[in-house]
Amino acid sequence: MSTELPRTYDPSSVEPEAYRIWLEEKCFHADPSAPGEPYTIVIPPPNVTGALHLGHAINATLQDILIRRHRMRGFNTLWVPGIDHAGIATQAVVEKQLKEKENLTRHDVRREGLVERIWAWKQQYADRILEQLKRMGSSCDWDRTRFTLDEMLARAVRETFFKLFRDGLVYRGKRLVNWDVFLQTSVSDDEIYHETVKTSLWHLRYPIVDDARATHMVVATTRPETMLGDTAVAVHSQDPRWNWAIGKQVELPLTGRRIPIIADDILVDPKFGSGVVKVTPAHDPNDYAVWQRHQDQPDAIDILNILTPDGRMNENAGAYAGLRRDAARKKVVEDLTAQGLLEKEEPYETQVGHSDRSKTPIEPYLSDQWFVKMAPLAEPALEVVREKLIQFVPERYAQTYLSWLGEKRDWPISRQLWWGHRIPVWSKKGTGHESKSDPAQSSEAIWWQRENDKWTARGCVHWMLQSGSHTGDEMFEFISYVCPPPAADQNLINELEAEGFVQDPDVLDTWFSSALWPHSTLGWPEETPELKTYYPTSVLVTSRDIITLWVARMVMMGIYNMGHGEFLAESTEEAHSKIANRKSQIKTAIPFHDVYIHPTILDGKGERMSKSKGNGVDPVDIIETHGADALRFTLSNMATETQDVRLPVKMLPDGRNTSDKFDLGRNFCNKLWNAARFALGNLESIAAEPVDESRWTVADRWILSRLARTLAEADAALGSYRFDTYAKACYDFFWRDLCDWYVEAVKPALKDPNRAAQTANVLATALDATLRLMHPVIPFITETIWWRLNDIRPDRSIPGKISGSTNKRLILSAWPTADKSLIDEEAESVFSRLQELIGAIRNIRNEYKVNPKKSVAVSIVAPADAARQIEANRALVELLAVCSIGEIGAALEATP
RNA sequence: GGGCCGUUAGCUCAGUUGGCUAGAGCGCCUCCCUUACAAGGAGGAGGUCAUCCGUUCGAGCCGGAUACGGCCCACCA
Repeated sequence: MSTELPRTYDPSSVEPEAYRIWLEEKCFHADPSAPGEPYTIVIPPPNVTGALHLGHAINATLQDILIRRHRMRGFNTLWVPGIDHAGIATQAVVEKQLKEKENLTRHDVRREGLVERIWAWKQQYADRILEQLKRMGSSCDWDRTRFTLDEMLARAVRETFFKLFRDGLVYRGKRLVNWDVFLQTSVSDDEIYHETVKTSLWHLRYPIVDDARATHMVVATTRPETMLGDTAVAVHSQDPRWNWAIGKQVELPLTGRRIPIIADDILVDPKFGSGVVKVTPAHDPNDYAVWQRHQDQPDAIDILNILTPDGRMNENAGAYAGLRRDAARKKVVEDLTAQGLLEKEEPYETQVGHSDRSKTPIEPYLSDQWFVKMAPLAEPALEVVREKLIQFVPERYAQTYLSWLGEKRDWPISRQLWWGHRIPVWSKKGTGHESKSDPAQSSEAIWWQRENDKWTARGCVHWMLQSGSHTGDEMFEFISYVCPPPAADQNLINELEAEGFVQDPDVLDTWFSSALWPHSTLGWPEETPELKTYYPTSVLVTSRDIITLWVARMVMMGIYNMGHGEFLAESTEEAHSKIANRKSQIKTAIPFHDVYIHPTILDGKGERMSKSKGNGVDPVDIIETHGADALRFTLSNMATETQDVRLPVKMLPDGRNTSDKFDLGRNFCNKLWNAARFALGNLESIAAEPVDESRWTVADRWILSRLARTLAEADAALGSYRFDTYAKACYDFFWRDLCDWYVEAVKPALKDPNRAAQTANVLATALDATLRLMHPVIPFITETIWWRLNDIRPDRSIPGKISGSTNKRLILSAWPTADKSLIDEEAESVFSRLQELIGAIRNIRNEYKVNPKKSVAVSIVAPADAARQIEANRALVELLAVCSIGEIGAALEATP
């Protein structure tokens, strides 16, 4: 056949060529000065920890569908690709590899050595990830590929940190953090999972000092070693068993320390256990809260850290110093038993927090960390979602966002890691007579000024550190913290360091830089043309597990940076009125208008595919067995509103994965390929002739009517992010209507010189519109067929009915639109009755197992109007039901 | 413990505001390699829509309860 298309669709012979041409002709490249309303998506940057899996594939596919469709609709379209350095996760992976391959720790290779190795890892996986995205057909603007550690983004980070510091929104606090003793870093609440552990509940006796009413109190604990850090025991103020003891003391066993008995009605539930709770502020979040509550009260208690950063007992643990946690626990229990102070030990099950990264139990640990004050940032971020300036799809996910952000918990941003944005703060110890601030309140004083258009800042926060007390007027030791302005030159830093200031060794939480992603990737803080044109972005496409970690923080930081800090609000009312008064301004500050949450891809066992679990399936495996279009079509078809998609996979002998699920898409593409072969072959041999609508048959009018409806349905589906509905509409129209019925119905006409040209016109139009319609989801195959269609039949429009510009490349051609006049109720009704009739005849034939090629004689009895329609389409029925119709009898009345 | 979601054919999932005989793909059965396509064509079997109660002329859909599964959040010394 002269169309040269092979019988079976072979994606591997088509995909690389199409992609090469798109790249070569810069079809993905965005120009800020180009006409058209902007349409922007920034990719959720995949972690550089490893290769992408099918969860990323669905994410990328859906974004590409949106981008390609808008590009075809004439929008000025930009899709920004990029990768996240994923601080803790990546460092953990590389450290693990270091340990396994070379038996070295990070301390052996030092900071520079480790960072160097991580960069090498990054290079390898970044390339792999970008290659995976390309293989999937992603039409990203690769000239604008970003990495969260790029200099461009580093500038945004420094700028943001400085502004937060200046505005008093970032502060240094001694806080109880989740400490990963293996990685020796703090871990956020979100990076912890809980595991049920079988342990014991130990009941300990604390002797009461100097009171005849009782000899001792009993406290229960699952972590007996923490008793070394107890600074109080608490009872409920209304508990008659113990409230008489409030204000007295107990003697803490093993240490001999005397600690107060205090009342705390929040911590203590008098109905639970003995009604007495040991208080270890430095090593338990609830106890820490007790310490805070009692800070400025007459019954203020101490706080005592007993751990070293690597998880051993420190000097405050006296005789136990140097022991690891488990050893200390054992010895404490032994010693208490020896002294008769262990009341009992009972088996107990409890949930223990583990670090997601190192899989080791976390310790609540008191350490110095940087925090971002959430309330003023969170209030406007909450308000824009309440006011639906940012719309979640499906809507229910707004609740996740609102309830999490509503807690306004301060955000710990420092990480004791080497991989990431170094915290831009220099510090120096000093002494003075005044207590400049109260560390518990973590207030700060920052001094900075502008000279000759340059920041010459000497920001400082004073901390007293003197021997546990901060009430007298002795000499205070404090630390000055300086955050140089982001535009500071090296001179200022040299100056600082000459004065003895030292840069903070920690790095920022990885989410700090990804929170800036929508504007930092466009060049902020520079007022670049990209930022002006493409911000705010149109939609964020992501999965639901990072609504809190990422989405909420992007909204906060977007509003803060792009709204120039003008929407900061201490209260809900303030946020509400600020936003109500400046609607148009807030609309330019928010990072996106829609947040579309797509389904989670699960493996065959129902577990979420994830890099850390290692159960991910490489999309390239699927591309190699089924083709990229098949992958995309299937994923789009699975993107339903119900959230989880289970995807059983099986392993091929060579270790790659595949799944029968993708047969759906592969078969679909093969069908399209063959339908195109058929259509193109006919179009090539039939001379073109102007469209004459008066010669359209019922079948012609029916297929165009179905086309018009399908286009409307696809528009509605994609407009509401129903990718499954879009895919199904494509499937049904193309396969069921066009191939099964129209093409079969029209075969004789294509061979009839009198009818061939008009039929070819309709066929060409239908193919043309189908390719446009399906291009966003199956771009490779549609583009390839398009080229041939252009060669064979350059003009295939039906003026006034089906419109849209035609480019040499489908990717740059117009999204199809159909005039309403194409919708033909009568043709649809007649045709569907014929379909029913044909179906009925086929059914009977099959029941009698008649050979499909053998024609049968049929006589029909039908109501008069139906009989007339059948008579008028006798040839069609005979063709499709393989029969010859003898008599068509008109029934006296319509049968129901 | 709080919140959200789910439970529809053997499997994976649709089912829009309650309304003809509840759908699709895969799998299964029968016939067919008909010059676009066997990765295909034609036909078929298969579902008391998790359970119970209620609202309604009418419920897969609305309300309540229960069971099971999943996710998120908070975790009681």
